[in-house]
Amino acid sequence: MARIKDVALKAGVSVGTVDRVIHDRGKVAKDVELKVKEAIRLLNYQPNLAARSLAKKANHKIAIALPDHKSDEFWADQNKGIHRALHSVRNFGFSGDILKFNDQKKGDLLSLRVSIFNGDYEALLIAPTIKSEALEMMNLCEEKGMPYVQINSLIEREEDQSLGYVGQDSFKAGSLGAKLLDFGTPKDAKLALLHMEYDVENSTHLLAKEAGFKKYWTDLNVENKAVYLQIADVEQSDKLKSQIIQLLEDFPKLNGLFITTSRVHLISDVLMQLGREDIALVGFDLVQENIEALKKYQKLFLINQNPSLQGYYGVMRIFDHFLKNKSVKESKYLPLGIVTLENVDNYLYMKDRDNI
Amino acid sequence: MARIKDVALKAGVSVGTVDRVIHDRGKVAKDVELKVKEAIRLLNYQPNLAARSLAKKANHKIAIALPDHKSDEFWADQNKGIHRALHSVRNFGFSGDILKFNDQKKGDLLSLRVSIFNGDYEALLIAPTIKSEALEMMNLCEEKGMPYVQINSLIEREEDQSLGYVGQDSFKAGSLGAKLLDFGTPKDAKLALLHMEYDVENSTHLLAKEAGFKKYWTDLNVENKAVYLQIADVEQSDKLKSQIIQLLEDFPKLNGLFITTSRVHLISDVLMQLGREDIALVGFDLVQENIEALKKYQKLFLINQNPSLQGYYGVMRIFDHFLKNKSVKESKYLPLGIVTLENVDNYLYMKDRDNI
DNA sequence: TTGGACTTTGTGTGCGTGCACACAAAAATA
DNA sequence: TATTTTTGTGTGCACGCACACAAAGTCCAA
Repeated sequence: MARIKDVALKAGVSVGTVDRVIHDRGKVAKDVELKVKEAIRLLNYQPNLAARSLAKKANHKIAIALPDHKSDEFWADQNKGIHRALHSVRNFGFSGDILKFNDQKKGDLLSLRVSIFNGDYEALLIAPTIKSEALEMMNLCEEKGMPYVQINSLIEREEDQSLGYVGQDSFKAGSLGAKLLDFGTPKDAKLALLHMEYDVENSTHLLAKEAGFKKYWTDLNVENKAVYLQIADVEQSDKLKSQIIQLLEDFPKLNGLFITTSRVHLISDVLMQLGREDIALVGFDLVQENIEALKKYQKLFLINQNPSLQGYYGVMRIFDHFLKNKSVKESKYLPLGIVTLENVDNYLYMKDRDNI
Repeated sequence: MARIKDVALKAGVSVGTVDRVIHDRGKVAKDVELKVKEAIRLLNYQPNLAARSLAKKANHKIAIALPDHKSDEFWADQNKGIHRALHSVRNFGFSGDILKFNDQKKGDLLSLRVSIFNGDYEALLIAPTIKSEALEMMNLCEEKGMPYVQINSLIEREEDQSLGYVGQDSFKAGSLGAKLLDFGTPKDAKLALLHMEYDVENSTHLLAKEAGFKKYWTDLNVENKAVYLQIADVEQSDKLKSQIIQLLEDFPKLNGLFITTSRVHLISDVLMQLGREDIALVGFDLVQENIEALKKYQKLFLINQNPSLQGYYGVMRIFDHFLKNKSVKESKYLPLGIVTLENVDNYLYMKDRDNI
């Protein structure tokens, strides 16, 4: 492994000069610079990250803005991934603080701006679930020259400081749900898509899932395959039940349900009560209730959005930016895992483990 | 972050003594040792891996025994994962050589013993596809005190030097295939399981998959659901075609096929020729031909065994063993990904990327 | 009381890099 | 020509740790 010293020897200069070339600090004669770069190429010099992180005593602090509730377990998993990542870059002089906000409460994300821009932090990892507030936050980052990574939901914008997006592709998740239900129901079956959430309009996720779901059928030139519903009062089980009964009455051929949130377990419970376990179900996220549902309801598939990896890779992008001087701007869409009783164990195992 | 120096100060000893306690080098008075350990606990001292790897100039060399053909692309992916891992531990004084063997040729794995035990290598990463020879190799490791990790296929044994197994759970993969076909076919449909491989007897994978497949049905108390076949001459397409035609004639209600290898694309081709795209297919591995097949054949699902992660985590176990002094013995079963046209892109993306 | 053998403890050096600083040479200005 | 400014280059230290080696302490027999 070539070291700076070797490069210096080969180029006939001192290590200080090589250092200046590597870090583009200027103050190097043009011809010398070329010589050094040639030596670097010839020796295939790669900086030793261990030595680099040891030498720069800098402690990069990262601010992480994460919702504190919603489907709690989902964000808990994000948390885990973030902590795992922070742990593994700890020795390289990185640390981070998770700043929680209530994404059902207007202005709560924005109120974090004071803490985030108080001068301690050098980068921001943000889950921009509230579009308008997140936008303003990112604008502030641009102003102050603070790099940021978006996780979990993507607000498209091309700016200098952006380090891209890490998360799921909700549109494809919708198509995937359609495919599964198509596969698991008779050709002439009717389907339904249910948004089980209060505020669908402001949830870009859910709308993208619906769009992807629709796209699947238009691509196949199938019309009127599904009905689209929103169910708001998810906590009131009797109300939910009567809505489902109504739905089944209205559409006798209904044989598959796509639930765009993690509440699919509520539906599987109702269907079991009604003795309608012939209906295929597809929902999202490996939350505890859904895992229980997998054990009880045969025709259930969950789509895993990999929350813990989102957090993990999000932090890693910031690490790469600062320590490897490698800045990625493109989106990273994590694999949409299809999970059912037979493979859920492996997913749960991975959720809780280190990278070994 | 507490350093050795801080621990030494707190315990009222020198850094040398702390070092001896940390590495259990002996030559420390009992009461002093306890004092130091208490200080470590109080300060929550964690060694700085960057500094550690810099200080020990040791270059740990890893031997990696990998088959050179079989479904080539499968091992190519393993290769990628191994290289990615080696790259990321490069700066910590780790390097490795991939030693290929022909697992269709008796004695070829064993012939690697000379290179592997020539004294250069400190650990072995092995894909024990040939049971008897791999066993002997691992016995040699035990004798010489060389730690080893098994990937891709597991030969159960409890020994000192073992650092466990990283790979798929073939039994569960079989159950998963059954579940998918159950979901995608009518209740009274007949299924078939096809081994498309010459030497099924010696392929522990395939047998485990078959067992898992069967288990699914016995758990549901369903009898005679499937027929079990081996197709040897997979390269002769006309012969294959006639076998499929025969199969469809023998079992008119046949509506789903489970192929235990990566050759499912051959079957989808035949079925398209026969105009029988109503038949559900489940096969293995994201090899190029299968990915093409996904685009053409609607009712096809692939089970991904994560070859590149197997290699990656395999190397990481060795890294953790030497640098973190953390030795894991338990098996790590990677998630069995269900892949179809709608989510294949994400899987392919991950296959080729770094961890950012 | 001294010397030797052994045990326990402390000190110093180097790993590869980043960065501050010293210094020399060249260029600009007085 | 003398002085200042700019540009280019080299040197030395620190980062936290492992490890070799030196030093100090302990014990006991002569």
